Amino acid sequence: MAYEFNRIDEKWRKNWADKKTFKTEDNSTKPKYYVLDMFPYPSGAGLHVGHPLGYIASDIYARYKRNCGFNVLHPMGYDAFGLPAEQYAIQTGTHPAVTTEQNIIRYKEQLDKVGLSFDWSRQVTTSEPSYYKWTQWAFTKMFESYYDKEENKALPISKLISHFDKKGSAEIKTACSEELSFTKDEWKSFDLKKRDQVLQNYRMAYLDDVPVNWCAALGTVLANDEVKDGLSVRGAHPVIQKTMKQWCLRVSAYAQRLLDNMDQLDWSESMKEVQRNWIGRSKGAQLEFPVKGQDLGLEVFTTRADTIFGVSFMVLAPESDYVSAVTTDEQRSAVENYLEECKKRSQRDRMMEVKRVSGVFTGSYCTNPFTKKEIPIWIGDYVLGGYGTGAIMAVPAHDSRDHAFAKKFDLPIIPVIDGEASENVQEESYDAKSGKLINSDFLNGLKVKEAISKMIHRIEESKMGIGTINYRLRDAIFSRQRYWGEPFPVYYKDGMPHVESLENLPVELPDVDAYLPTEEGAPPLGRAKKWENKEGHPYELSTMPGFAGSSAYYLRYMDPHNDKALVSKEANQYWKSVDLYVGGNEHATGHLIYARFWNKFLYDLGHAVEDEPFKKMINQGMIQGRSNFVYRLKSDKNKFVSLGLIDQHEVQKLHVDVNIVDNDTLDLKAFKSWRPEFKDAEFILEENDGVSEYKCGWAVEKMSKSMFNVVNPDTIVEKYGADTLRLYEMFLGPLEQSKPWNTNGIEGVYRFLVKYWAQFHDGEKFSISEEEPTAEEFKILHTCIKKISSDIESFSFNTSVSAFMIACNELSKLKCNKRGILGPLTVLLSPFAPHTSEELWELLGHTTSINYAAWPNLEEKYLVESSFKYPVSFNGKMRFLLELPIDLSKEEIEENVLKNEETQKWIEGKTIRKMIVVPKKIVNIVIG
RNA sequence: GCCGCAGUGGUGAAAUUGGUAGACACGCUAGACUUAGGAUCUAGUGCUUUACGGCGUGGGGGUUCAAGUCCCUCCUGCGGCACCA
Repeated sequence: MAYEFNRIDEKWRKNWADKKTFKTEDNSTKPKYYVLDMFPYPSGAGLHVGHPLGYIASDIYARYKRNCGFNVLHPMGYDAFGLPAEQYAIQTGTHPAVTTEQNIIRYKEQLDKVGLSFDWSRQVTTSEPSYYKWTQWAFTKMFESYYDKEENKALPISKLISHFDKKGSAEIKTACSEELSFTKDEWKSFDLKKRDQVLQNYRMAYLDDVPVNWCAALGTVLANDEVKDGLSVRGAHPVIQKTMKQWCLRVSAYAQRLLDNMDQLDWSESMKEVQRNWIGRSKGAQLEFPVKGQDLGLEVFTTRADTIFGVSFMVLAPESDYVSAVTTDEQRSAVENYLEECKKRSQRDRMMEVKRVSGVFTGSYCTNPFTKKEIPIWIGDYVLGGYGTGAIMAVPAHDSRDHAFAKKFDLPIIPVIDGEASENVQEESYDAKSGKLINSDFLNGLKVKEAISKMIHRIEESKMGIGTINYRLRDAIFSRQRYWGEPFPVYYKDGMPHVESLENLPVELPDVDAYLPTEEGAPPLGRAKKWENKEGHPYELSTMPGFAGSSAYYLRYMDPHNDKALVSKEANQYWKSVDLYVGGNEHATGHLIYARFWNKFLYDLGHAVEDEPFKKMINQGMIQGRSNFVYRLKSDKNKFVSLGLIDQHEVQKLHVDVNIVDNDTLDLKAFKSWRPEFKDAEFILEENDGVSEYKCGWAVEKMSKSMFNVVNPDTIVEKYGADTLRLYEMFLGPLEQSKPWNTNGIEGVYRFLVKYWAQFHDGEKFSISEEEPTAEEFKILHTCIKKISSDIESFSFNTSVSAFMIACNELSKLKCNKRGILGPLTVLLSPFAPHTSEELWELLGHTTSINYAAWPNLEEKYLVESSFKYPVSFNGKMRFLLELPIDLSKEEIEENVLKNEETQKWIEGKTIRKMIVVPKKIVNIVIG
């Protein structure tokens, strides 16, 4: 009598592949449901047990939805362009396509072993020309579009050009790099080159000189979300600021829509919050401070218009355009020195020494338009060039950064707000937005918020400036100086960029002799022979970044083999958008912003039917590794001390492969053969209950090859079967929570499955009773179905596994092996495991039902037939407050409750499911 | 600094609307069957107390007949943003 999971897994894996069980049809009268996993980057390390966590959850959900009568789209693919394959190519000379291909094969094998119900016929791979054709196509559309702020959507650039022909730049409201002003005659007089420059200012995909994050070690620029604390996210190499000509996407045009539409999204609050932070909307005013003795005004942005009477100096960013205009001759050399110094400090240095205050006086003054007082203009590197206008009005009394600057350079601090802790503004700034205005003329006595709106109103009235909104979100830099990415469908003619038309797409990635920059420092594509289009015009040398291919892949799954369009209207109309998106929350500021942007752009142009791509999202937590350590004597490199004894020695901690450690006990023999340098290792063991053993230390760390803590799903599947892995991963805890991988409980799940299997087998023989289940048995079943259904709907997979176990254990106690129970029970979670229902279906003559248990069918066959006559709902609770003698026993109270008139009125004709009697005579009755 | 989330046995964790806290599982203890047990089964297992009982959801306070759950406050941990004006 054995539970042969290997045989069962294999049989069904084959069956599903042969019969294409999970192939999804587009034309169905059933309602659609689209369940999507974030597709993986196929890395050389293969899948670890953390990957399947989300896949298993989405798979259970997809199966559940299918069984509820939905036509479910549940595809999988690969985000195949990326740095690791290219780094590997640089080292070994192997073409990244080759390694990627190998990795994909391995990933597919591993995914199959977990028994996931993907429709593999729809697989997309971002590095395949048939796929990146559409990534390139979208780019060409962006190149040929601009963002109209009036209509609040992207429009074809031809529209803008005809506007320029008629009216020049007058009356246009667009998202642009800078506000330009020209007449129609001027426009007509522009030569092609000039026109091109003008248009770049408006295109959704444009070429511009921009400050970029340059990573010398990787030889490429990086997007803001690819940099953390001044280091590259991949590889942790230093990143510096540098100005380069790059392709950019005008993501900022969509800032407000990205923010607004968030309210409709069923995403976790924290996820939305991260996006809100990233977009960083701040409302305020932009106004001009006239520069003394010049016909020039300093434009500043402030969210604290109320504090204008407290402005005591101005600060410009070192890279500000104003700098040269306001620097006086006396100050010129000091300013130049300072600018030089700023350039040397990298982004990272600036971040490391946040507290360091530096700056220089320009020599000029401007006039505060309200106080009419003269205030000095300074330069300071705490003001950022890229945000707002690159210039600020400093209010040291109520802004801690301005305060620090004022202290350092001994500038006046003028309090204008009287708040709770504002007495001490000379020593410490009072930043809070509460209190009342003082020293502020017409604002005196107003609360801060009132003062802000009154001031903005006044500024607009007097035409000094306007109320405006700034976003932290910047345009995405879209060029990478790398090989393994989508080539741009861009060629240069007379030095001007043009995009290829659809019939010339895809522009295929050329072969190169090495994956490094050229000797002249051009990107690797510079090495390609004949890297030019049909007319002999040279192609763009950089490639697209990682997020390009992942920005519209969910649309492609709807219609993956279409070579006329990214997705056909019909397919898109049917599948619309993703109903459930499952993936890690680390993509909050990258992929999920870009994909939303990309989708909105396609929506504006009518290429996508829905504005938002991902309706609902669930973020599975990370599964961390549990690393093990051995302790080597510092004095003797061959001796290892058990954890309990390390206090007595000088030791060095070393990672040890978790696969040769069981329950923190080291397998000594395996350790010696693990690595050649340990073959003669000696051990100082500790004594535990009469057993001498080597205990290892442990720590929770990220799962990674270098820490030897990677657990592979395959090994679990081989040892326990796919069902155990799946149930166990779900049982581990709440899906959204990060948790360390530990196998301590896996035996419990395995034991459960063995027991469950045995319940329906007599020895080797499948054994099932045709008897009608009893009321009690049905009650167990229906309670379980109810609980599991609602748990799956709310993504509480851990409790749903528990409910499953409870039901099975209860039925097993009743020795129930009736067929009326088995079918539904198997279906509930039925991960990989038709192991019992398989034979069940054969016995019942349902062998054609490969998707072995459609929920509605079961409902008809088993549930409706036997009917829900046993209450499963726990709703309808009532509360009573009764006055009863104090010393009654529980039974007596219950009796009194039932006799009570009020109570009787309520429970008349209903079944009492549960009665709770607690001290002080409060009863809680649950009726069915 | 700002924002978000969390804190429950030895462990992973349950607990619809406030209603018997600790389901389920691991571990542990005892017993059964066993040559053996790292197999299987049975019973027990929050802390404390010989017992009756008392105490228990990070600390303190509050609302309530009733608080893990609601309110105030403090502490700790995790995540995000960060010279963004």
